[in-house]
Amino acid sequence: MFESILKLIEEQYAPLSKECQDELIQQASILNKTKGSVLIREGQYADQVYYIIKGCARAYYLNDGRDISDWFAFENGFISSIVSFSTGEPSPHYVEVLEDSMLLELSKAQVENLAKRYHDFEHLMRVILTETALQQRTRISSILFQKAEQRYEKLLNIYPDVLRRVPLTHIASYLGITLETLSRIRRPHSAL
Amino acid sequence: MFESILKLIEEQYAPLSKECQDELIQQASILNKTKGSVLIREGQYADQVYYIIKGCARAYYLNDGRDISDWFAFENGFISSIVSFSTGEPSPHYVEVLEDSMLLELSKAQVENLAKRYHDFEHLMRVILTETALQQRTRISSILFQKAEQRYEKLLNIYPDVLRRVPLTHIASYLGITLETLSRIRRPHSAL
DNA sequence: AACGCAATTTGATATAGATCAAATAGATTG
DNA sequence: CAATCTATTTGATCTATATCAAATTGCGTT
Repeated sequence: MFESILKLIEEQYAPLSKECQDELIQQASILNKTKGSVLIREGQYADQVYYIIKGCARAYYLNDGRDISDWFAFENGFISSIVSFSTGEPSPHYVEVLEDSMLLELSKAQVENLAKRYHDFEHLMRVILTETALQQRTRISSILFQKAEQRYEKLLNIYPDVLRRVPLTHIASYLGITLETLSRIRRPHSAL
Repeated sequence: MFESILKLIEEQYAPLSKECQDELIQQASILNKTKGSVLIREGQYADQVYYIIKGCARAYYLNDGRDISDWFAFENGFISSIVSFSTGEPSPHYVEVLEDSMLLELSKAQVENLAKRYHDFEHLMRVILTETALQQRTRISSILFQKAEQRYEKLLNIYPDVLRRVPLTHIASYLGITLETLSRIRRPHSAL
């Protein structure tokens, strides 16, 4: 089981030496969480990062009392409160599991320890952050220049099963539109 | 001179071992560029990253023919075509110098070579990317939820001298608003 | 299958900021 | 210092999407 996880990580991100793999396995906890479980709450010093073995999760924050999804993670993806994890500040995010899920959990101390001791783990971190930065760039220009409908369609291309796994409200707030607008977008899809 | 640069990098980002410092100095080129010089053009395989010793630069792309600023870098900051540098794809960005500037240039090959040979350089890369990701996160929620005026004021807080160094058009496109809107925002600033 | 709650859709109206066009102010140059 | 060019401001109008409110659909429970 660990083998297959490590293989997926290697394929998607970067390879790890045998020793590093062993230590990673030894350090990480495996969590099983039921749909709706909250992994991180706003205000917490949230120094965990999660790797999704099975299931999915989202990070969200409250803006003016409204629930705004900021990040989704599916199988073979990572999720954390990036702010709290990186800076040690209290988390502006909640992180919750959207399906019954199986996760790997590492604390910041464990991550930093692995990164310090294993050059290839440090590299893995860099690769993950590079991907994050690239994805955010795309999201910025998408929000600035694409219409709600184009953003929605693009999301469906990238995550074809997102509709089956994530409620529309969360998709809407991630896209930066209201639920009502998303609803209006979806209807005329097949019109004509 | 190199000492002071390395000290600044260490203070802002992460320390480097003596050997790594030596090699970095040996590998990097020092460029002097006059205001308006283009470092990277759209479509190029742009595998350079620049550290700003003195001056400033911006990365921008064309959206529907319009010049959109995507990133500014000032003294002690880094700039590249993050997409091309990270993925090897042709650059969607131009990178240009906004003032007469002195820069350190490293190619991707040099960066990867240093990162491979020096654990602490790999760590430095991670730190830079973490900062980038955090900054982009802030920008996303800023674009989604703050009014043009709030975004403008926030930018002035972070870069108090940005107005003296960067033309308003570029500030406007970075904020995701038109030049006209920026102009309207600026005027009533002192109006009771 | 009817009940109750949550998710989604529909409708009417309001608004920040875009767009296009023109005027003005500031710089730069011969 | 007039001439030209560029940056900025001002004005009038338009539009995508928000907001608020209400109707409807879908679903999990008994």
